[in-house]
Amino acid sequence: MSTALDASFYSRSPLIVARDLIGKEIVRRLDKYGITLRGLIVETEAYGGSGDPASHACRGATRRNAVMFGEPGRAYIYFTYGNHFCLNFVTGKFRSDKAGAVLIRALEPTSGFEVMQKLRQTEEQLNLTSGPGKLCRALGIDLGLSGLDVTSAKSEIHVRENNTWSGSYQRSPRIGIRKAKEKKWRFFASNNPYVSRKLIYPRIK
DNA sequence: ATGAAGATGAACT
DNA sequence: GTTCATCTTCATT
Repeated sequence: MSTALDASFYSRSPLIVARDLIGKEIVRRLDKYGITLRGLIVETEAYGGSGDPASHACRGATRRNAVMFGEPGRAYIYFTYGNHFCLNFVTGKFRSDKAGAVLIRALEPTSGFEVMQKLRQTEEQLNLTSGPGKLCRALGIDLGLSGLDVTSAKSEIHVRENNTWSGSYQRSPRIGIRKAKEKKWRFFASNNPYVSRKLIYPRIK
C-alpha cells in the first residue's frame, strides 16, 4: 500500500485540490544529503487555463508550461525573476479549461531543519519556507524535477495525508499577479505563522 | 534579433 | 512602505 496522495486526488478542479492540500504533508527525499525533508502545506493557489488570465497557461501550451496540459499528479516547476523556482502540482481542469495546477506557496517545516537552513543560508525558522521561491530552495527543488510523477511514495517528491491536522483555512486573492485579482483562489491555513503574507486581503491598487 | 514582463525575495527608507 | 537584482521565456520585429 502506498501512502502518497494518488492520481485521483490530483484529478479534480485546481480549486478543490488547492483547498484540500492545506494541512497535508509534503515529503522531499534528498538523496544527495541522505535525508528526507518534510513540511506541512499551509498556503496554496489555484491556476486554470484559457479561462484564467493570471495563469501561465492562459495563452495555450508552450515549452515552459507544457506540463500543465498533461497528466494530473506531475510536478510543474518554473523559473522566474532570474532567481527563483516555484513548485506546482498539475491537477484536473476548471470548467472547460485544458490546463490546471496548484502553486505551493508556503510550508511549515516538520523535519530536516538543518538541511533546510543550510540550503536557505539562514537559521531563522519562520524564513525557511514562507514563500514559493523560499520553499523550493529549502527543499532543493529546481527545473530538473519538472514533470516528475508525484503520485507514488517512491517519488522523491510526494504528498501524504495528515490526519493530525485540525486547522481551518481562509481564502483571498492570489499574490503577485496583475490580472484576475478578483478571484479568491489563494488558500491558507488560519493563524499560521509560516504563510507568506499576513494580510488576508493584499493591497489592491 | 530584440524587448518586456514576470505566480519573488531581500534590502532598503 | 519602496526599490531592484536577475535571466528565462515568449511574442514581436
